Amino acid sequence: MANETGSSHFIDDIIQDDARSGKHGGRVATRFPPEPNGYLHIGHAKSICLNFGMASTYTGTCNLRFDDTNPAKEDIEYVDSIMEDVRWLGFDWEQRLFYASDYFERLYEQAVALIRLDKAYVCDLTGDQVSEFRGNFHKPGRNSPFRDRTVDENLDLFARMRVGEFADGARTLRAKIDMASPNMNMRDPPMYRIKRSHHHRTGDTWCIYPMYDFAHCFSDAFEGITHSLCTLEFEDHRALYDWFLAQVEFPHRPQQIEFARLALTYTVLSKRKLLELVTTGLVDGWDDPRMPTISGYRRRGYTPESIRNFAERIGVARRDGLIDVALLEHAIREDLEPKAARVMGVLDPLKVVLTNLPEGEIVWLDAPFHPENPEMGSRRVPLTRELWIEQDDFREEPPKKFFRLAPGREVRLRYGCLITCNELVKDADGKVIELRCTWDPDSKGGNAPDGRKVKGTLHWVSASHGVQAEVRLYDRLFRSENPADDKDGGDWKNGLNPESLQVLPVCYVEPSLADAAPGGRFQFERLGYFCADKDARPGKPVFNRTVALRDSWAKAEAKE
RNA sequence: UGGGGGAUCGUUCAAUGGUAGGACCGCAGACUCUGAAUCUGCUUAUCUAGGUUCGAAUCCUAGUCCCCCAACCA
Repeated sequence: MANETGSSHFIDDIIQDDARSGKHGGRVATRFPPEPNGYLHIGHAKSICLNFGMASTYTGTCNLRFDDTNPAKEDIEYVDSIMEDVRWLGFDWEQRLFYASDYFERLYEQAVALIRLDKAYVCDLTGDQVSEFRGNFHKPGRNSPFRDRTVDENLDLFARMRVGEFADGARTLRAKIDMASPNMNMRDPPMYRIKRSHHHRTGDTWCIYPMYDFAHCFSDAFEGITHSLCTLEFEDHRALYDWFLAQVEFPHRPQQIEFARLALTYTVLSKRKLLELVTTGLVDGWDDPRMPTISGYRRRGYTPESIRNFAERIGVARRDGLIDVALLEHAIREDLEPKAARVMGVLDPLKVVLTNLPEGEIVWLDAPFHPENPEMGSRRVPLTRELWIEQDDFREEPPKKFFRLAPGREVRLRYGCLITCNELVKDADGKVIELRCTWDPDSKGGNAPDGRKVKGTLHWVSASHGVQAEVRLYDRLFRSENPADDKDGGDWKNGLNPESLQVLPVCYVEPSLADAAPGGRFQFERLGYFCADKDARPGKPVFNRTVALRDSWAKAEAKE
């Protein structure tokens, strides 16, 4: 099925062919199978959009299944956050919420069945011994001395493993395949290990837990999954996936298909590393707006639509790539451009005094929330004698092509009026701390009746009516384009960008923003898109900069 | 010295033997009460070498480079 760009990807092609040819009875059933050992990130979003997307395109189903087979690393907090994030992204698993742990009893039965077939055995080798017996890429493995135990003996031992007769790690149940296989995954892989660990759902019912390879293929089969989509590193596991299901001649055979995981410039998407950032306090939790987690992007102000569009555009392929984070930024700008209300806020204030506007006088001006969409309405903005403008919008000695305010220059205040800068006030160090200007009352609203043009339009906030706000600016978390590629062997955390967070404690925003609800998204005109943060307190809103507007002036000036 | 994958503009995804195209980025211009948005234009690619073919990114042969695999993790 072609997407909006008119092309389909290889998984789409496969599923389409299967649906047409009647394979799997023409059914399409996918699943998103996260392990609840961390928060979801943008890489998971790619997988979620793929799995739920394919199901929706071919009127099939997509299950949410927690792959919770390793209680030592998993937690209910992660389960909850994952459900919240998938829902927020806009997907619905309806009644199909599953857990691999739901299948522990059935999986146990499958394991017993494998033992009966003499395809699995209980092995007493220690971890070190197992790895020694496994051999390596160039050397075949050797059979475990316990490989030839009888079926009865294996049945007995496995049952005793389950009831807790043996110490953690003392034995494993292993598949009996081929210790000489060139595919390391086929060298009698462990199916169960003994591990006394409290499980967030099954509690202490079990002291043996199934391994991924064994649990995953059967979980897919139990659920009638038709297309089991996973990332490239599981390619070598496909042989094992198929082997398990083939042994018991399971009536339903899901097909595993691998695709390249997402990699993004200037970010890490390894759960281990993200966890480390959180636990070491290098970031402020999983939802720190600098984190590439779904919750981080949400708090940063990204929309579900923008992330879905991003996932659509990056496509699905089998080669490893590194997506430019600029594409994600483009996706959020594109989504917010028509939606976000335009408002004014000054991040780095410079005082302007309109000498011909008497103190106490208020000129109320009407300003649309979106100049291209009148349906969004408008608000009244007060113009008063004292104002704040952006430091950046004034230069005592303006460079070429600088359209903004400078001594003697006239500019427009957005939706306000034309003002002319007459006089500078400096502090003892010679720093300009105030501009004394005059406004042209005839230009009220923004245009002069005589038709004269000004090149610059500035955003501004009334000093007497403006609301003090904290604004947080974010930059990329890592300095290098590919922080995961730490070839020099150093600590990957050395690549962190020390300037990824900049807090501006004293900014001024227009009065309409005083009570902005957390999560509210705005465009601060000429600056960027901002999102009201939950840290706001009454009378003191906090805004996160989602993404800056493109700034061709800054670019041009930097080139000089 | 093993096995499994992959190589197309700067990046990414297409083209499924028949004009190498889109998106992002970049550059230039138009427009503009946001130096935004929008619009227009431009630059740049088939890993290498042979072969098959009227015709090859696509098929064949031989290389080269890159990624993954030796957790009782997933």
